[in-house]
Amino acid sequence: MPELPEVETIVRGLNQAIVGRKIRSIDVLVDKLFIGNKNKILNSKILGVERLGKTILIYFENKYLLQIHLKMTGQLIFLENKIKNSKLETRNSKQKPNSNFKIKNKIFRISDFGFRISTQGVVGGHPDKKYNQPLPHKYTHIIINFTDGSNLFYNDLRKFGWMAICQRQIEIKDKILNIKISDQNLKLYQQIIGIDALSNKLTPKYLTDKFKNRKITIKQALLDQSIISGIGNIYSDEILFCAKILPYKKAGKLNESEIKTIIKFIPIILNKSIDLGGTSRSDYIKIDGSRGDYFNHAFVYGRENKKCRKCNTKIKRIKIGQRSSHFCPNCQK
DNA sequence: CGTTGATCCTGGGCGC
DNA sequence: TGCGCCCAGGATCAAC
Repeated sequence: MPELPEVETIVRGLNQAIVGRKIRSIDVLVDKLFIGNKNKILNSKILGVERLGKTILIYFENKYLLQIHLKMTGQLIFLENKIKNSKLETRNSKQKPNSNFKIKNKIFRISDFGFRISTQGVVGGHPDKKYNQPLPHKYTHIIINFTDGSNLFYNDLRKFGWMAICQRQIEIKDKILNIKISDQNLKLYQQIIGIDALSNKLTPKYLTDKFKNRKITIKQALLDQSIISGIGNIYSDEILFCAKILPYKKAGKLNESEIKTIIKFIPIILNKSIDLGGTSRSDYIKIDGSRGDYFNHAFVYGRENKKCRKCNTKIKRIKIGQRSSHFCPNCQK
């Protein structure tokens, strides 16, 4: 679901919300989504939260870290201890603190969470019915319980996302991240991650080199996280629109000027979206439940058959690889 | 090695 | 309120 601006928005929210806290316990309701030994990070102070491409890294004082990838439909929702918030308490007053409820065969007591938390109590909640219900709910797969009674809920409709406990001594070179997952007999878990889309190391020379002789389209190249990390389906369309380049043009055939233009617009588009809190279309919301506003400003993404904001031509949508690609057939060459 | 397509999941929406 | 199909902010993995 989230691309760099959405992940960055979440990371900023987490830095506000969870730094300095300690985790008391973690409820893993769907085993396959949690890799490693969760006990490693219990009762250790959270030092900070970072982003690498679309991956979230939560650092702990004891040298371990929690890596999170939200994939398509992952959500992180942070909620303070409800006891402190009388409005939420009142809103859910129908539920008695001692009553039980069941999520995926696991029994919880209302009192485990003070009261069950309604997302309606959080900045308007989610417009989609399936999410607009008390937490934890059907799509909650992991619950992180902090020592002070606050909770971080991981929801994921499609269950593509994951969390992993990692050792701290990760070597972060320019583009390669070697992570040892402590739990699986130090099995080497290697992720190849390209230069971050907002890094100043992203230069025309680097891209020219990466695109050389490649037969894939520029759309696919922008989606390749081993070249640039952080760009996904929305922003690749938006960047190519601004750069006036057709998405199906071969990456290897771009000239120097086109590559420079792409590099120029990457931070412009991504930072604009970060300023707007990202793109909330169906699933993504911020950690307080509120929505990002970039979609209302999109040039082409999700605007098939609508008029181009610059020339009024109908926006087209085609398939490239297995992804939808939106573009203006007049503006983009 | 580079490229393509199937695959992990669940739900919404559309046509019939 | 059925069935079949396509669609969805992602990214592996097998097969050519």
